[in-house]
Amino acid sequence: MPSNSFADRLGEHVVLTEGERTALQLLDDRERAVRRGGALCRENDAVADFFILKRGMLMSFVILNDGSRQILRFILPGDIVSLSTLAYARATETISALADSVVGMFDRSAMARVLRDHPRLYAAMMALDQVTRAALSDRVASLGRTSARARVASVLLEIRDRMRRLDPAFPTSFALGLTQEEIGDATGLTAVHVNRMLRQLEDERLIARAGGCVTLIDEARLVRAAHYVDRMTGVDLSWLSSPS
Amino acid sequence: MPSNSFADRLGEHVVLTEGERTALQLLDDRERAVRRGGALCRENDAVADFFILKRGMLMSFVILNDGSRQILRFILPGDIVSLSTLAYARATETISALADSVVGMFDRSAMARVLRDHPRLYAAMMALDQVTRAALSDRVASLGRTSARARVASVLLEIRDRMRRLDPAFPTSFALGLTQEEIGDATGLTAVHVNRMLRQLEDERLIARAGGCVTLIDEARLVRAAHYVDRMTGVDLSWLSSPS
DNA sequence: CGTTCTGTTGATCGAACTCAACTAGTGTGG
DNA sequence: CCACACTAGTTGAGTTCGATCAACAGAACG
Repeated sequence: MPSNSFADRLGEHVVLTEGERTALQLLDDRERAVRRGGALCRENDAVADFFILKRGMLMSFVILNDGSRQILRFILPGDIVSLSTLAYARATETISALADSVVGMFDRSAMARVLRDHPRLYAAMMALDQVTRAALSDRVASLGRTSARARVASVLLEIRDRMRRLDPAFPTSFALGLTQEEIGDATGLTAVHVNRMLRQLEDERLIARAGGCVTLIDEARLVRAAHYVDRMTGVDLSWLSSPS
Repeated sequence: MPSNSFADRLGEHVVLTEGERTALQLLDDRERAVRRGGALCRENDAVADFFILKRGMLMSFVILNDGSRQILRFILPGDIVSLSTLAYARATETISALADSVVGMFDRSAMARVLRDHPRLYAAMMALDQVTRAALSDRVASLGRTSARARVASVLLEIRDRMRRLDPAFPTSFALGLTQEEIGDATGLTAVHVNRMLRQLEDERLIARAGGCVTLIDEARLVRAAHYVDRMTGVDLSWLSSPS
């Protein structure tokens, strides 16, 4: 059984009390479905909600004035989507669905209740958010200082690693769920060049491709080529367990 | 009097109680000075502390295996430096000083005390951290989808805006405090090309330069050229003030 | 007073972009 | 049921932006 709820994710790092567990279950009191291509919210929308992805896959991106798109992150089940709502009344990014998806929703008052009734849980949620920040930092380094080949490789590795963490049985050969244009918008490349880089990785026997599926053949070399770091490994929330 | 403490920064967005104010004053119980060029902590160091910059200027960066450096953010007085300590026992970035600096320090147990005794304050700290995340997102978009000229312009604007927020009297003509190599490491460019872009911006009468000082001549055009967004404008923590 | 650091400029190179053409799959509506 | 449109992927040719290499000037510094 794949673990794809936020509670399970948290549970990997801190031992949750029964009360915390039920609080999490009651947290996202509403649900919303989004079709592939649909938007959950748009940049600059007035947004007062937080979302947790339950099923499917989302992405967040911004559109620049020249019309080009930069994908900021991919959002997988168990991820909290819109923590920027903590500081902004309007969305700083557009969230849209890469696959048919379902999100759980809750508002700021629900967040305030968690803070009041389960401060340790609140702290754990904020702490885990640092993981996405670390991933965002990695993306900055990737865009600023690595080659197109490395950037494409790192997207492949990121998706695979995060999927496998949700489901240890996630296969070595898998459908990315991204078009080459989407990979390009995440890596700051054109779709055409993404295509060439995929071909190159294939020619180098680092990956194989067949019918829309990718296989990571030589993972060790791929990790080196991509300068990839898995940011979930290394998480340590043990300080939250000490008596407060 | 420039406002450069974290308490003042928070105070711009939420009304702090007397108790919260004193808690903040007592928070960073230790101080540490770092000379220009010195490191506060290195990537992968075991770090259990949080830092708040009191005076000076820091940067955070990572070094890739090929030796190239990517600067992730510039840290100005009042910024909390190392919130990744919330989730990681080891530093994910190197922090070093761009100018002679002084930081206040506190550890995880102090953070836990804030959470216990002043949960609203804790929430405000976490919320404000979303601003740096938004800035990091902007940097991703900048690196992925804008020209060298735009990226250099956006560094100029960012430094100026953040300095002016600390000190409304911050002059239009100012010393950046960054070498061209540092600008390059922040923007994913070489020092040589940064130089050319500065010259181009100068030729276009968007900026002027004299003796290490920069003047932003045509700010409106510069903002457009850089696709720049000031992420402090738009912050809304009002939901924290409602009765919890 | 050499040495190192930072900035500047020119010449050349190469990685990634642009434009264009073509294929294959997938609807979809007449 | 098929013609047509539309999307995603693929490949080639030519272009461009930014990198690399190199040389030099001025400032800072021990």
